[in-house]
Amino acid sequence: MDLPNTIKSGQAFRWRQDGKETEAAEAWFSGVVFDSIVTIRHVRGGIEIRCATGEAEEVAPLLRDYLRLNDPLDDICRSIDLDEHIRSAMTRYSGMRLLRQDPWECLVSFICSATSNIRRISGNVEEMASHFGRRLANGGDARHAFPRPGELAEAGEQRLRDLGLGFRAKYLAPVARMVADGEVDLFALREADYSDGLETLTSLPGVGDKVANCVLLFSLDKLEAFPVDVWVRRALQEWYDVDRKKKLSDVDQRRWAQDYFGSYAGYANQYLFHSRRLMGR
DNA sequence: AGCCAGGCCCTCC
DNA sequence: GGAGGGCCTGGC
Repeated sequence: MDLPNTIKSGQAFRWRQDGKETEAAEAWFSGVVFDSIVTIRHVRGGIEIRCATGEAEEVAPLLRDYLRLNDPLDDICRSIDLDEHIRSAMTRYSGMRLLRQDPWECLVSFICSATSNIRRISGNVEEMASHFGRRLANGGDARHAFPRPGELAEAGEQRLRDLGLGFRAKYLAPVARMVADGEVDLFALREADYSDGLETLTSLPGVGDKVANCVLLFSLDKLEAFPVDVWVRRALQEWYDVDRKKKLSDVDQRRWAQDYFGSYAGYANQYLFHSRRLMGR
């Protein structure tokens, strides 16, 4: 398990590394999951947990689920080990895993990701939590639960704009209202298949193919999902020459990759994304 | 100072 | 059906 790269690979936005001075490999990370403030680090042979709120014994199995520790990573990596580029990325970030996040928080986070960046997304998400989420006791270092759909719906577009969310607020407000009213059942999509989930999610305002695939991959157990963003697009063009003949749309590039990598295309996506993004440009 | 960011949507052709 | 422009705000 590579905890630092898993936490810092742009899937989730509420984790903070405690004490930047220590090496990332041994660093503590604190986040808010399952309405608990949780601090974790990688230790030899496992994950060490400190629980500021709630019982560690209760959180441990949830965290195991969240970190997807039951995914057969060796088998998965073998199944997508199809060429030198993905192999190189898997070698460099060996042990990096997908997360299994809360679908609602994941949906909101990736609606916020449009023409943004990880730093700003994290700030937006944290601002929404601190303004509209329930305060979680933790002495001086207060953190807040991620706001429920109803809490965000009640906040409304203007107050979301006031937090600096920009045009994303005009999508977030109606989506929050729809989820709060039960027009869409995000958790039910865990039982649905990929294409049904994709259709449902892309029917929401502000949710296109890319954002929907992020939500499907990072929270709804659809490991064949393959979000195509600018970094993945660069990886596909530079390393796989996907565009060589005619220009392929993002959706066609996504379909190409899903066909090429197969049922664990989402893991391939994560390695390609992380690897290409850290190369910069 | 101006351009561009981890997209989406709408308008035109 | 797809190319092009607009959208908020912040950072370089």
